[in-house]
Amino acid sequence: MSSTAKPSKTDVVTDFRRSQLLDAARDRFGKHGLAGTTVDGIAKSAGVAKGTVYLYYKSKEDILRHVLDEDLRQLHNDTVPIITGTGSIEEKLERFVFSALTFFDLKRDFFEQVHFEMGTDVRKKCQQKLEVVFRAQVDSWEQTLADAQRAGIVGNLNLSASALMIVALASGLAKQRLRGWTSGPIEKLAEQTSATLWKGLAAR
Amino acid sequence: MSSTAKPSKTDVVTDFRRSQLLDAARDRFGKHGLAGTTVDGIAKSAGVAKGTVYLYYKSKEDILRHVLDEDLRQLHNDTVPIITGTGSIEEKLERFVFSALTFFDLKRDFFEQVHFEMGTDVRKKCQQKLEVVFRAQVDSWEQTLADAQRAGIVGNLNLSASALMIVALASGLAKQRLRGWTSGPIEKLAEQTSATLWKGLAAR
Amino acid sequence: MSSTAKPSKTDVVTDFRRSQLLDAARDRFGKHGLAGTTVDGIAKSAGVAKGTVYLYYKSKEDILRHVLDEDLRQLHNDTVPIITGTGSIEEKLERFVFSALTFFDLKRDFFEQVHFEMGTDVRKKCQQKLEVVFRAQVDSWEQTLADAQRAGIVGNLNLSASALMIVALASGLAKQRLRGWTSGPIEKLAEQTSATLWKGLAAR
Amino acid sequence: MSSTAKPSKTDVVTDFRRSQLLDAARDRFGKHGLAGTTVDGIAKSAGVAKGTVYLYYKSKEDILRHVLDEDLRQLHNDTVPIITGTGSIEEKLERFVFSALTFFDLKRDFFEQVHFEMGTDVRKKCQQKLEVVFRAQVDSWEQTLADAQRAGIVGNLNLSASALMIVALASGLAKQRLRGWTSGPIEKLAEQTSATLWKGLAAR
DNA sequence: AATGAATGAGGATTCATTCAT
DNA sequence: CATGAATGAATCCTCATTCAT
Repeated sequence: MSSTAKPSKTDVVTDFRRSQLLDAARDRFGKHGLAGTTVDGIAKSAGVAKGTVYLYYKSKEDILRHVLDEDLRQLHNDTVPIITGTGSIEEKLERFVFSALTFFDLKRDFFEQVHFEMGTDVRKKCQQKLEVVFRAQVDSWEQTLADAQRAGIVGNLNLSASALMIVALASGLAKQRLRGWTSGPIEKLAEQTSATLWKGLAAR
Repeated sequence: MSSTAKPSKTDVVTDFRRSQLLDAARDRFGKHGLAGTTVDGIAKSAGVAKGTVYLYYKSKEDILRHVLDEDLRQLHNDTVPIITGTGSIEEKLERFVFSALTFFDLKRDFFEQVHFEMGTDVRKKCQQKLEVVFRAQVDSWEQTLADAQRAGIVGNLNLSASALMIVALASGLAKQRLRGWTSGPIEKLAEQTSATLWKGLAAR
Repeated sequence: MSSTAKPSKTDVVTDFRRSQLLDAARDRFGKHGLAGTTVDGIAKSAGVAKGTVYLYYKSKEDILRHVLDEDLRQLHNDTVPIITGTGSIEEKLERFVFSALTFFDLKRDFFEQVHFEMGTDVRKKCQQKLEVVFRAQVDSWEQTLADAQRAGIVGNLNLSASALMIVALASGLAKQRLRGWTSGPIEKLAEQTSATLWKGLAAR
Repeated sequence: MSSTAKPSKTDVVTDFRRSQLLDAARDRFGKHGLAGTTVDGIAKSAGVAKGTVYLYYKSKEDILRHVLDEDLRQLHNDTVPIITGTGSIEEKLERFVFSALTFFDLKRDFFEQVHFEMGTDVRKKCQQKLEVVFRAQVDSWEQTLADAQRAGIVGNLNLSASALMIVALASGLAKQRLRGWTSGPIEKLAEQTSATLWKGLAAR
C-alpha cells in the first residue's frame, strides 16, 4: 500500500519526525560526542518531548545506527559513481579525492566526535557497513584500473594494492582535514595529491 | 648512581604500579571502549582494588591522558627518526609506512575503540598532541624532500603537499588495517605502496 | 482566578513534591544528621525513587539549603512580629521567649542534628541567613526598648546590650530544651524567665 | 606502676603523641568540620603517618570523643569553681558569664564546626557529658542562690528557673559570639549582662 | 613503634527507558 | 500521537581502616 500508492498522512508525518530526529541527533552527536549526548538533548534539539523519541526509534543506539546508515549511504553515493562513471582516470582520481574530502568536511563534527566511539555491538555493525562502502570504492577502483590496464593507459600495476592506496590516501587526507591539520581549499588539495598519485600509478 | 642517585624502592614500586595500571587500562579501553570501561574493571585487570587506582591516577580521565601520552610518544619515536635519519628516500618511505602500520597494528584495539571517543576536553588536548606528532612527521618529510630536491633526486615537487600526502597515505592505510580491511603481511603492503608513491614523487 | 491565574496542575504537583521532599529531608536530617542522611533515604522517606529527588532539587546540598531557608523564614515570622506588634513589653517578652522555645521545640530533631553540621560553604550562607533573623530580632527589641524608654516605662538602659541579652536568653533556653535539659511546660519556663528578665530591665 | 612511680619513657611518649594528635584533630575539626576532616589530614597536621593515628586512637570517632572530653572537662573547671567559690553573687555572676564567653571564644573554631555534627551515637554520649557540665553549673547556681536567699540577699526567687536562666543566658551569649554577631570586649559584655541579670534576680 | 600502600564499602549523581495521562 | 514525571541501574570517587614491612 504505502509503497506505491499515495503515502498516507501518517506516513508523511512519521517520515518527517524520523528525519527531524535524525538531524537533531547528528547535530548533538557532533557537538557533544556519543556519550555526551543525551536522549533528552536530542529531543530538545528536535523540539519534541523525550518520550516522543521512543515512538520513532527504539533506543539511543537505534538512532545512532540510523544516522550512520544514512551517512554511509551518502558516502557511497557521493563516491562510487565517480569511480565507475565516465571520464579519464586522472579526472576520476581528482574528483574522487575531492568528493571524499567534501563529504567528511560536511560531516566533520559528527565524524570527529562519534565515528569510532560506539559500544562494541554497534561499532561492529557500523564498521561492517563502513567496510562495505570502502570495499565498494576499492573494488570499483580495481575494476577501473584493470580496464585502464587493458587499454594500455597504465602499466603493469598491482591492481589491488593500487586501488587500496587510492582509497587510503583519500581517507587519510580526509582525516587530516577533519582534525584541522590542513587548510586551504579542498580543490587544490585534491588536485595536487591526485596528480602526484597519478604519476606514481602511471609511471612505467 | 648512574645519573641522579638510585631510585628509592618506593619509586620503583610506584613506577611499576603506574605502568601496570596503564597497561590494564589500555587493554580495557581496547576491549570495551572508553565509556564501556569502568575504573573497577581497570583495577580488576591490574589485579588491584578500585581504591588503589586512585592512589596513582586522580581520575579515569587522568588515566586516559597518560595512556595517550605514552602511545603518542611512542608513535613519534617510532616514525620521526626514520624520516630524519640516514638512507635513501625510497628506503625511508618504505620504512616509514611500515613503522606507522606496525604501530597501529600493535595498538589496534586501543585505537579502534578509544582514539576519538573521549569527552570534548580530553579530546581537544589529545588531538593537539596527536597533531604535534603528525606535524613533526610532515615537517620532517618536507625537510627531507627539500634536501632531495636540492640534490636533484626529485623534481619540482610541491613540497608541503607531498609531505602531507605521505603522512596521509600511511595514516589511511593504517586505519584500513585497523578496520581489518586489508590483510597480508605489513611488509608487502608497505613495500608496494611506498614504491608507487615514490614513483609519483620522483616522476618529472 | 484568585490572584494570578489558576496554577497549572503541573505546578501543583511540583509544589507538592518539593514540599514532600523537604519534609522527608527534614525528618531524615533530624534523625540521622547531615552526613548520616543519604539521598536514597530521603527518597525512601518521601516514597519516591532516588532519581526523582533530582528532578526537584539539584543536589543534597540544595535540599539542605531549602530546608534551612524554610525554617529560618518561619523562625523570623514566628518571632519578629511579636516584638514589633502591640502589647506591653512584659507581654511581648514572655510571648517572644515562648515563640522561640516553641519553634525550636518543633524543629528539635532537625536543629539538634544538623544546624551546625554542614560543610564550610553552605554553613557560611546558612549562618548569614540565621544572622539576619537574629539581627532582626535584636534590632526590633532595641527599637521597642527605645520606645519604652521614651515613654518612661524603662529606665536608663544600655539598649543594645539589653536587646542582645533578650535574644541570647531565648536562644540559650531553646538550646537547653533542644538538649532535653529542661522539662516542664514551655509556658511556665517562658513566664518565669521573662518575668525575671523584665525585673532586671525595668529596675532603676 | 605507671600511676605512682616515675612514668616510663614509653608512657611519656605515648602521652605526648596522644596530646599531639588531639591538638591536631581539634584544629582540623575547627577548620574543616567533622565530615570534612580526614584521618589523613589529622595525621598530616600532627606530622605523623596515617597508620600511627590508629596506634593511639582506635577510630576517628574515638578521637572526637577524646577531644570533646578534654574540652568539656575544661569548661567544667573554668566555670563551676567560680559559682561555688567565694565572693558576692554579683561578682560570681559576672565572672561566670565572662568565663563561659572566654571558653567558647577560645574554642570558637571547634565548636562552630563540630559541636553538633557528630553521628547519632557519639552525639548522644557527648551530649550526656555536656549535660553533666551544664547540670553542674545549674545545680551550683541553684545552691548558691539558695544560700543567698537564706541570707536574705535575694528575695523569693524560683531557684531552679533562675539558675537555669543564668546558664542559658551565658550559653546564648556565647553562641552569639561564636557566630560573630557580637563584637567588643568580653569584659564589657559580661559586666553589662550580669548587672542586668542581677537586678532582675535581686528585685523584690 | 611507625609507616603508607592497599582495600572496599558506601554514597552522590546521571540518564536511558517506561508508562500513565 | 505526544508528553514528561518517575524509575533505578550503573559508575565514579572518597576515605576509614588494616596490615605487611
